[in-house]
Amino acid sequence: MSVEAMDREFFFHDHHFLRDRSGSGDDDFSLHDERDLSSLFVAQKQGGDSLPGFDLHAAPSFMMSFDDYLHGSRCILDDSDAFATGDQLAVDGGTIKSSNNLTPSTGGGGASPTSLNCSVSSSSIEAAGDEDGRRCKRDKLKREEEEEEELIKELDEKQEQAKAGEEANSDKTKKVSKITRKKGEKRQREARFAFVTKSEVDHLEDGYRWRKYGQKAVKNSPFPRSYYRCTTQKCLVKKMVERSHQDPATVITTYEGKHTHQIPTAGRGSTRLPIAPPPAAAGFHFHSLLMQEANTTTSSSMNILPSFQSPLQGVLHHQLPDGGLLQDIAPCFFVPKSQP
DNA sequence: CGACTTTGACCTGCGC
DNA sequence: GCGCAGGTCAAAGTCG
Repeated sequence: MSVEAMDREFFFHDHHFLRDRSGSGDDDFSLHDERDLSSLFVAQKQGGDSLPGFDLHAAPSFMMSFDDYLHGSRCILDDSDAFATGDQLAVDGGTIKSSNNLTPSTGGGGASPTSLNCSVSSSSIEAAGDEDGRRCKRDKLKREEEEEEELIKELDEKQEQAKAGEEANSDKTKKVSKITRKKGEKRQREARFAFVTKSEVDHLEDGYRWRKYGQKAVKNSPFPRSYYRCTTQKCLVKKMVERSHQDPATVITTYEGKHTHQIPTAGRGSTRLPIAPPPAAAGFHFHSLLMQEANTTTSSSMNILPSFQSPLQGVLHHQLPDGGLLQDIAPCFFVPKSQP
C-alpha cells in the first residue's frame, strides 16, 4: 500500500481521546473523574452513535496534530471521498462539531456499526459557571505553591546546616527529600491524555519500553489499574492502563508526560524493526506517523493499518489486534505541536 | 544476572 | 481529624 493510499485509508477508529483538565495548571489534566469516561461510553453505546454532533460513520482518513485537537481548534480532514474538503471538526462545549454534516456521502448513515468515536474532554468543555471556582482554586494553589517554596527554602537551609555539622537527623532528611519530591511532582506534573482502545490485551505495544511499578484496584471496577514508567533513563513518561468496567473489551490508557528520547529499537520479545524517531519538535502529525509506519514496518508488524479499509468499502474492525501497536497513535501525542 | 513483575506498605490529596 | 481512594515505593519473586 502506498503512503498516499494509507494516508487516505487510515481510520482512527475506536480510539476515544479524553482530556480532562482537572488541575489548575494549563497542562494538568487527568482522568480521575470516571464520570467523564462513563459519559463517553454511554455516548458511544446509545444507539450506536457517537457523541452528539459528532457523527463520523465510516470516517475518512484525516490528518491533525494532537495539539490542534487538544486545543479544540480543529481537526483537518483530508480531501477524502467521504468528506468535502474543508470540513472541520471543532471542539465546542463538550461535543465535537463539524462545519458540515459529518455523515459521509456513502456508508449508509447513522446505523452503521462502523462509527468512529472520537471524544474530547478539555478545560474548554467545562461550564462557564465553573470559571469562578476554578479561579479560586488556581489562586489557592498559587498561594500553596508560594508557601511551599518558602517552606522548602527553610528546609533547605536547615538541611545545609545539618550537613555542615554532619549531624543531620535522618528523619528530617527524609522529610525534606519527600517534600522536595512532592514539590517536583506538583510542578512537573506533565500533561496527561488518555485514549480508549478495544483490545484483549491490557498493555498495548506502543514502541516504547515500560516498566510496571504498581497496580491498584480501582473503585467500582473489577479490573485493576496498572502503572507503568518509561524505562529509558531520565524519561519521566508514565502511563496507566485499566480496563473499562463498563466495557471489559475496552482498555483505557492514560499517558503522562513527553518522551525525551527516540522510540527505542525492538524491545524484549519484540520482533519489530527499529522505528524512525519522531521529530524532536512539534508539529507531529498522524500523517508523519503513517509515513513512518509505511517505511519501517514489515507486513507482520502492520498491526493497525491493515485492519482498516476504505470508508467506501464500509468495512472496519472494532478491535485492535492483540498486541497491537499504538506507536502510530500515541507518540504523536507526546509531542504537542506547540508547547509554551 | 539484569530486567521486569508482583504486591503490600506507605504517602498524599480530598471530601465529609 | 478521619477515612477513602489514587498514586508511588521498594523488597521479593520471576523470567529469559
